[in-house]
Amino acid sequence: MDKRDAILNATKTLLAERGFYGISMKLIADTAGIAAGTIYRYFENKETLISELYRHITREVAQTTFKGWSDQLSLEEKYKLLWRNTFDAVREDPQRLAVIEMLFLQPRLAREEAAFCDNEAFYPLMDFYQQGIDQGVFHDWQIHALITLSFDTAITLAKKIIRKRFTPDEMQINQVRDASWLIIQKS
Amino acid sequence: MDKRDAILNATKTLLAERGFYGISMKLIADTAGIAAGTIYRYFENKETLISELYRHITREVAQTTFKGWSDQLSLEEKYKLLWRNTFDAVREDPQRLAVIEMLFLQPRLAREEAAFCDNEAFYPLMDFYQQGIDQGVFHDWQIHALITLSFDTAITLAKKIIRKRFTPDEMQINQVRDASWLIIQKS
DNA sequence: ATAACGATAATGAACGTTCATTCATTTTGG
DNA sequence: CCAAAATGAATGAACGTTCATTATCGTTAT
Repeated sequence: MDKRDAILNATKTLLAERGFYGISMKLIADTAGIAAGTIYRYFENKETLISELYRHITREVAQTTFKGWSDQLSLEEKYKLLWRNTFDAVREDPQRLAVIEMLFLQPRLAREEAAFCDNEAFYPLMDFYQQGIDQGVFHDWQIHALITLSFDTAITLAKKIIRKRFTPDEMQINQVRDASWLIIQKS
Repeated sequence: MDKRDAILNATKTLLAERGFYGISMKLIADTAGIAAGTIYRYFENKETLISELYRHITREVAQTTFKGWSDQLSLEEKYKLLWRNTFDAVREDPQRLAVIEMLFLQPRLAREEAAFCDNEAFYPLMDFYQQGIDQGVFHDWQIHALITLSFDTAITLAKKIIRKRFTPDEMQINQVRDASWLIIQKS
C-alpha cells in the first residue's frame, strides 16, 4: 500500500502548506508522483480522501501521545510522559497539528469524527485523569477542566513555538510543564 | 455601510456552519439578501473579502477582550476581567472563534495577518503581562509561557463548552480562572 | 528460458459541473 | 432627470471525476 500512503502524505503536506484552497486532485496527484485518475483506485472521492486522512493522522497522534506508556508508572511519571510526548510531537511534525486542526474545524468532519477522536483514541488520557481524581490527588473537577489547565498547555505552548511566539528554552518548557502539573493537584 | 456588514456577516455565518467548501459567492449573496454582482461593489474579490472578514473579526475580538478595561484596576482585577471577557465572548458568539481559527490556519492569511493580530490589537495584553513581570508578581518567564498557563485557558475551556466536552458550571469556571491566576505568580 | 496471456494497476485526455467574475441593463434615490 | 447602486444572465477558467487506452507483472504454456 505504498501509493495510498503517498497520496495521504501529499494531501497532508499540501493542506499544511497551502490551506484549503489550491489543493486540487491534480496537484495532490502530482505531489504524490502519480496520475490524477490513480487516486480513485485508493479513495472513492475527494471527500473520503480527506476524511481518511483525518482518521490516519488521529491514529498517529494517539500513538505518539502514549509512546512509552505503562501502568507501572506513577501518576507524575505518566503526566510528564504525556506532556512531553505531546509537546515533542507537535514540534517534530507541525504539519500534523495544522492539518488536524484544519480538518477538525470543518463542520462536516467535526460531527462525524469528534466522537472517534475523543472516545476511542484518547481513552487512556481520560482514564489517567479519572485515576488522579479517584485517588484524591487531583481536584475533583470535571476532567476537561483539569485537562485545560494541564495537558492542553503542551499543545498551546508547542503551537506558539511553531508560530514563533515562544522561543524554545528547555528550562522554561519544563517550568510550564511542572506548573501545569502542580495546579491540578489538591494539596 | 449596511450592505458591507451584511456581506461580512453572511460570510461569517456560512464559514462557521459549512466550513470552507460550499461557500460560493452566490450563496454568500443569497444569505446577505443581495445579488452576486453587488458583492464586488464592496470587495475586490473573494480573497480580499475573506481577508477583510478576518480583520473585522479580529477587531471585534480585541474590543470585547478589553471591555471595561482601565489602568486603575489592580493586576488581579485586570486578569479577572480579561479572562471573563474572553471566556464569555467565545460562549456568546461561538462563530467568531470558529471563523477566526479557520482563517488563521490558512497559510496565506496566517503570514500576512499574524503580526497585526499580535502587535496591534493585543498590545494591552502583552503590556499587562510585562507589568506583572516587572512588578515581580509573575514568574520571570517569556510572556507567552505565562499566557499559555493563564489567559489561554479561557479560550481552551470555552471551546470545550462549544464542543460539549465541558458542561458549564459557574463555580468550576471560576476555579479554573483562579487556578490559572495563581499558577503564574511567584509566591 | 522465453513467449503468450490475462488480470490488475496506472494513465491522462475528455467531460460536465461549479463557481468567481464581468458587464449591459435596470432600479433607486436625491 | 441623472448619477450611483444593484442586478443577474453570460463567460470562461478551474476542478472533480470518468473511462478508453496503455503499462505492469505474475502465471502458464511451449
